[in-house]
Amino acid sequence: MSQTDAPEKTPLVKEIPPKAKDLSDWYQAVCYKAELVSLAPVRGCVVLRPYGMGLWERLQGALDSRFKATGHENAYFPLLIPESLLMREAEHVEGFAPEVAWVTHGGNEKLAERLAIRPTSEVIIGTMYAEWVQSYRDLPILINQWANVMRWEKRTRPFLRTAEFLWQEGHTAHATETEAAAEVAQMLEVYREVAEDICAVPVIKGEKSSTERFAGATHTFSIEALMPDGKALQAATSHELGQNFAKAYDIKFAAEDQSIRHAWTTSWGMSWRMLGALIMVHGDDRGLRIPPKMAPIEAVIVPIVRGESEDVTRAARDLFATLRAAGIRAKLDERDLRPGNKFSDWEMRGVPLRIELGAKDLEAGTATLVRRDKEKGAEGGKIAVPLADVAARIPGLLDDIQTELYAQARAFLDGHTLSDTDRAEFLAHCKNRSGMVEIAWCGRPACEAAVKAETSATTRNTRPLGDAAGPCVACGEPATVRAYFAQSY
RNA sequence: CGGGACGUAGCUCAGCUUGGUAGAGCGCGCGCUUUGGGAGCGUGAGGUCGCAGGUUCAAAUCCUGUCGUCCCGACCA
Repeated sequence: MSQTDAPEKTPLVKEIPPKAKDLSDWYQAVCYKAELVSLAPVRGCVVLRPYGMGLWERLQGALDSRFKATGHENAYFPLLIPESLLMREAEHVEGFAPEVAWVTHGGNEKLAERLAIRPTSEVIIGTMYAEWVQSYRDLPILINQWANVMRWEKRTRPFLRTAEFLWQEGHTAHATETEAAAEVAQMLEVYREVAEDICAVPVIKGEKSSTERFAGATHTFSIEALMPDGKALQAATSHELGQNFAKAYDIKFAAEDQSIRHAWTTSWGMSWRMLGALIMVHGDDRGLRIPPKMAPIEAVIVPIVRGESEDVTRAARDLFATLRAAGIRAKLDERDLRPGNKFSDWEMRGVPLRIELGAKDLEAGTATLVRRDKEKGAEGGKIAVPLADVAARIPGLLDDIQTELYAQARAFLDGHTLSDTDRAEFLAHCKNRSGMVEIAWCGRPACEAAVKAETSATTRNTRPLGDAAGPCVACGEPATVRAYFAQSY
């Protein structure tokens, strides 16, 4: 387009517009062209296609194994919630009412009572817990459910905010507040670990301000990731519900001292929104870059077949079998396409490692391994590896790629986490979407509202003040916490 | 929900101002030549112009409504 600058390079993947030009355009192109999702003929809903499902399954696996390891079990509760049940916890109702979808008819008959399609399941699960809990001996209850939920959102985007979405929701009940608080902290740490160690998305862990708190919770904690446009994305939450829900839904138990007490409950969730974070954080102008631990396909073999040569095909199939036997999530691409098409296709899909195998390689007894995290032509981007060593080399390379992607994302977050001491600078950063702006803060809703009105930024979460007492950078009142401000998705 | 834009082939879009037989590129099928970064030539298929009304002899084009998508805000545990 530009006539004065150096001629633009032909993009390696032509379906994807430049990421830096318009993140939203880029994001949607990646989601659709890489066949993660399709828009469905239902407002605000997407179809999760096989490759997108593959990503979700990786995330599920990472979370589920950790839930099990921390003593949780899976269960499943109904999709529909009777209206009268939903109404019992006042704050909860008020928080969710505007986005609840309702079932009003069964067949042709109007229902006596409307049924809510669950926007979250505290209500129905709490009701069941009330039935199941009699004694302190019945506690704790540590249950997770994998489910879909529905929230009638005004504006939707694939993964980040859809009317129906997939998530997991953990719901636990405990005899004491201390135990509940420990549970909430434990699960928040599980989320941090999965975000950072599996998705390679660095996050900021902290407590939500009172205005950002879950409807009906006493404390809400979150992990917050930073997107390339400087907006924050809440990637998971973990809530202390105090005894609010236990009181509303009558979860009572006889304690050891024979007193009747209300349980302390928690809930915590991560959704497919995490995939949206992963896509935005790691993707580039060629499309997705999937961290190996999340990749449905870790390595794709592209045989470069010329004419009638059977040797390459046979060698590629042998290598494929070897990789599979070694436990590598490998794919052999024998489609009748030219190599260049396959290269860009798999790059767009973010497969971490490409293995090129052609006549030249066979002659040399090697395969050519190409890292997706490297730019084309970059040092170490292409590696010739003796055929017999390929399977053994891959795990190390995948580790390197995982580490590299995390390091790049970490550098971005660190480079865009700003600590400001000056009010004017603080407000400017908030307004300009410079990243996470970390300040001493008074914690008052009025102060947060004022900052929001002026800059569109709010607190994403907060951490303890430490020894550094002093004034709130935003308003000058005494600070009570350190807060991360940013505009958010 | 307020402001704006858009909806035409699988994809990206032109055509609409000034109504008159539906277009391009890419993709797709077939044939041949090709194949280490998105091939070439030939040939073929593919669209009730989002949907519903209205105006008109005639509507992709003008009008109204509606649904959907995107952008900016508001909202969003």
